[in-house]
Amino acid sequence: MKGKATSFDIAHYAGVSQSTVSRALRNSHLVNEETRKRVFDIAKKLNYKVDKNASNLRTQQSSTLALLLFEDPTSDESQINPFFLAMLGSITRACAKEGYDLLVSFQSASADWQADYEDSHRADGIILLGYGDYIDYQPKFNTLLEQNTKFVCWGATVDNRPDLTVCCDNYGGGKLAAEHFIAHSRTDCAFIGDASDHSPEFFSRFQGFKDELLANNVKINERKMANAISTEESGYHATRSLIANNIKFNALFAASDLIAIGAIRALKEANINVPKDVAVVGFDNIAIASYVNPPLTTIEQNTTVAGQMLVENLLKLIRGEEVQSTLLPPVLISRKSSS
Amino acid sequence: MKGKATSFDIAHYAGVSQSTVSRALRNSHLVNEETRKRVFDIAKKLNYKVDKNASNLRTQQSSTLALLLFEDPTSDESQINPFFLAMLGSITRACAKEGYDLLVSFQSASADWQADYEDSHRADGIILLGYGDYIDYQPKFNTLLEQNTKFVCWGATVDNRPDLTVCCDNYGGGKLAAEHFIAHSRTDCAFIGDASDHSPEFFSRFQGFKDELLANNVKINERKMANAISTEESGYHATRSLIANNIKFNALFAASDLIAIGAIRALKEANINVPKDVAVVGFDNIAIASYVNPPLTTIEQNTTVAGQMLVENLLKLIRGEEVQSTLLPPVLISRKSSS
DNA sequence: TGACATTATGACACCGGTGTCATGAATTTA
DNA sequence: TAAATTCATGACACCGGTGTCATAATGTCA
Repeated sequence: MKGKATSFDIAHYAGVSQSTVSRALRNSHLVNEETRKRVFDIAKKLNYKVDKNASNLRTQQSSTLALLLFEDPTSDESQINPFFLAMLGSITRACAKEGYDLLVSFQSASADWQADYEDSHRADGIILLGYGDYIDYQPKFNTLLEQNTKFVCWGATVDNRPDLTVCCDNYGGGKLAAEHFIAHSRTDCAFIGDASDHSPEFFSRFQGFKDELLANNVKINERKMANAISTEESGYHATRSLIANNIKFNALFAASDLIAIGAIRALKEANINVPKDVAVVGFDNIAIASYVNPPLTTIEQNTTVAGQMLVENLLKLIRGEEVQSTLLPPVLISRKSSS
Repeated sequence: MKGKATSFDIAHYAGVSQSTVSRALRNSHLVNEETRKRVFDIAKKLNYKVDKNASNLRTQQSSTLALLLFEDPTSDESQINPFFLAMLGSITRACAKEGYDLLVSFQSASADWQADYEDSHRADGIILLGYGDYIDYQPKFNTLLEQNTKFVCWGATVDNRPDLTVCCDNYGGGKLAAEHFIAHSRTDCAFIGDASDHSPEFFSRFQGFKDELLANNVKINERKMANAISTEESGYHATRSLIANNIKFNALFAASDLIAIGAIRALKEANINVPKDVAVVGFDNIAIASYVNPPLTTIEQNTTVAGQMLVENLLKLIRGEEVQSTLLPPVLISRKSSS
């Protein structure tokens, strides 16, 4: 047999029409049990597989989701934030469980990205996954909404459509970090991340942190804050600049684990002991966190659940069902870096 | 406009036939420049995107590659080996660069997996990525070969088809580790991994290690070897069992970084100092390696190049071009764990 | 000016399935 | 026994593009 077998080949061998083959293979009740069996056997023997292109074309759906991963444009090209990799893993699994395939694509956040997987019928819906600078995306979101493209996103909020967002309760996570410091009597706090609203996730984490401190009559000094994007390098340099300016603190909340790891490196270099002199808490609980020295206390985002929720919500949107806005509860994982 | 625009819609607005639209959009030289421009403008205005299903169906190709990731069935469900995640990242990038989409799918290595992406015309070719137990795959490989499915794989060798494999020079990598120990006068060596031929990559690493030691008149004692799969847990337990049996050594070569990290944990627990009492060398150079305590000396596999080679070779196969077997050179990254 | 090449376009079959409608046989009901 | 119902199947249009062939208009050359 040259080329791949088609349903016509099966029809020929089974002595029935192609229509019947198609029905039989999809277990239609309109097909005689005996015929069905015969068709299945032949299909197996010919190693027949339904042509997805033909099938999708006719049914106008694809059983495929697309994942667009936005990277911090400034981060090292060859490295991907491990948090996203973990998300990617859980999203892949969730898709598989639901019988959907997953198309993965990396996009530079700054580039003129186009989510045309759905337009070109490659995918039934899109998952947007990114960390920073979502603020620039709103026009894109509007385009997607106008075209009635089904999508969900991680972290970013879409104007008037909270249901399209799945994210960790960043505000609550920030509060957890503050509570933790208060409980350990570390009230001279520094924050490294981005407290502007360019990065809504980091912003919320800072807000929660600040508010919980205030609720305990602790005020965070603006001079003890430094900007950083979510890389080890960035965390390192931000912390160094604090140290260089002779800023003192005994607790440091980093907006992400990578930042925290960079911060610890800077502190060590300056002979500042962690946790004795400075307690450090990160955010994400990436795999590395438990292996660094000292092991990093952090606010966990459950990537397994997050991936599932993204997929589940997207499928609901595709099916036209109602979706609730989804906030995942953060959990503090206490390790050596803060006690 | 309800629903998505088709080429007929454009044809209608442009006052030409659908054939001409199709040609214009694909920049056929058979179309008048003015017509082409008009068609493009209208397409843009209608946010038209070629329906990939229709296009793929007609042309019988998909501009898509599929990646099958095989996990060690025994490893923790929620965690993916960071080395594979890094590979996934680089493969994604390489695909994007070549204008191909990437379908990602996780498979349990033990399961009765079927690489039917290609059969169902979802993908033009398949990349197989796994770590262990490839030995069971040979029958599957044969099936793929029989069906003339285009595929390449990482690490595993396919009988009589060396061109289908891309992998690191594991044997050479093993030699590097041995050289390193010899140079530091650590000749009482242990090995943790799988020295059987079930795991061809680990096996080669061990062979290179052993041979280079022999070339320096050092013999490795079989009692100083323990089996482990590529997880931290497994490395930890294997090392513990060596220690429990009171086996002494001053150098340890682990078949992967995760194993090495587990080994270091076990050594620390037993109050054995790394690197003073035991020098440790791993394999892979995963991101975590530089953050553990002490930072891990390891044999780097360049995942960026590896991903590119896998994609490039697969595309060559698809285009019917000749492909050479590809061995990537390993590099020793020296850190604190071994000096 | 007639023969021929070039250019731009339309008509139409085709890719391989899915869904609808028509049809004939077997079975049940009146 | 005729009419109604159920069951199993075939014929056929259709999804939205692509590629081939035919055709008409224009330009070129002897």
